[in-house]
Amino acid sequence: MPTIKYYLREGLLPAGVLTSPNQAHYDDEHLRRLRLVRALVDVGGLSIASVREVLAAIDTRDESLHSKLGAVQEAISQPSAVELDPLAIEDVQAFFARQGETECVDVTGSNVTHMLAAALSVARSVGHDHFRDLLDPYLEGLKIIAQADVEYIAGRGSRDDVIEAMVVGTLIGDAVLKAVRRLAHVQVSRDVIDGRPDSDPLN
Amino acid sequence: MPTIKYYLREGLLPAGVLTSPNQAHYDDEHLRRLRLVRALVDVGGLSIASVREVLAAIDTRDESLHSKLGAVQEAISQPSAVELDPLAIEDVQAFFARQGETECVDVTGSNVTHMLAAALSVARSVGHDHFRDLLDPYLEGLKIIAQADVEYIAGRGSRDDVIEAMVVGTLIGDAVLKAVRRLAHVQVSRDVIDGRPDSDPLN
DNA sequence: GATAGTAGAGAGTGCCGCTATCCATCCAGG
DNA sequence: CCTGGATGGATAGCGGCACTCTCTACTATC
Repeated sequence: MPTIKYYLREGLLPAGVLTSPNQAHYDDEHLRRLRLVRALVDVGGLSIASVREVLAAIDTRDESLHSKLGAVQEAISQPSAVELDPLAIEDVQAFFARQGETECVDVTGSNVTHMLAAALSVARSVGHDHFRDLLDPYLEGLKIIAQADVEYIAGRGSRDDVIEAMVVGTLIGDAVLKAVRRLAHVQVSRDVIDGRPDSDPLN
Repeated sequence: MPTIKYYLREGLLPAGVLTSPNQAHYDDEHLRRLRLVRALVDVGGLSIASVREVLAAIDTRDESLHSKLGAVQEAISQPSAVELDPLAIEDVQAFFARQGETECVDVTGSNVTHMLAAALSVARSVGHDHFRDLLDPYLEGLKIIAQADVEYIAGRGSRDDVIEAMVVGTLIGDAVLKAVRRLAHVQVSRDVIDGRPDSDPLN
């Protein structure tokens, strides 16, 4: 309960309707918002500041859903202090060019692209210069996943539901992806082992 | 530089070879290890304690690569304090049964499955009871990704390289996946928009 | 009227990831 | 041989963050 008061103070939850100077009323919308905040913190691992950004993006009324999704993604991708390797930046730009994305040439202009460049920079720093080769197969698999995401979101009714489904699908989805990826690794590596038991590179 | 001393104290880096009581020698292996630690912290967002677990898994000599990968995945999936929804646990068990994974019936026995159940529990708590329907398409996409991962790892030479590629591929891969997923969303939602411009659910 | 409960706000707490200080020692330059 | 700067090792301190505690003013209830 003190945590709720803290969230109220931090502006993560709207103030209740004051029925008297020391009595406020909270409705279902407050509870829903509280659960969303807990979801972002517990599963998404977001900081309070990031949660505030996400909520601000949700509550902005005059934006398309597309830009809302972008804002959410920006908020959940806090930039790290990694210095970017110019070669990694080139890798990202080449990847975008390959995918026909011309608008994202400025890698540092977005937290998401910055995060991608940072990840590839760190990969290079530990000697994995060719990690970029994984970008295309990753995108291929993620297209299937994104297809499911879009269908899931489109199945929502009201606009508010769509927005929340977007946030949930993005953030909880990331956590689910991490976990399911483990299962996929197990399955694929088992297939590889079954396929060529004598030249097993994984055991 | 003080940070390195701190890591030494925390046991994340092995002590250098003392050439004299106050002079230690550090070789390339130390530098490599340091960069790995920074990679885990900066990109993976791991805590120092988790990094210690990952390194312990790497340094354990008498395990198969398969169990090493499992140990790494366990270390990077720190369990949250979310209480699990029994229905979400059932969802996870049904998913595993569907995929022929019989060994993971104990959901709380592994950080990874616990994380998956926690994510689905939180999804349920915000009203997304059918988020579990995404598990199968997620796995389908992740199999493609895991295929690329395994090929990438198998292309490594020495056993140490394979181990490090596993860690890098898992942890940096998660970060890359998060970023690339955004691009996939953009592409897929644009395809949807192009396909049926009048019933656009995303704008 | 006594009691219990609430809103609101400020201060305090505990943990975590460093960072700064201290001292004994050692090595290099003169 | 002497001195200044650097190093290893250990201890203590700091700053940020996510709460949590406490205090006051007030009111609704018994």
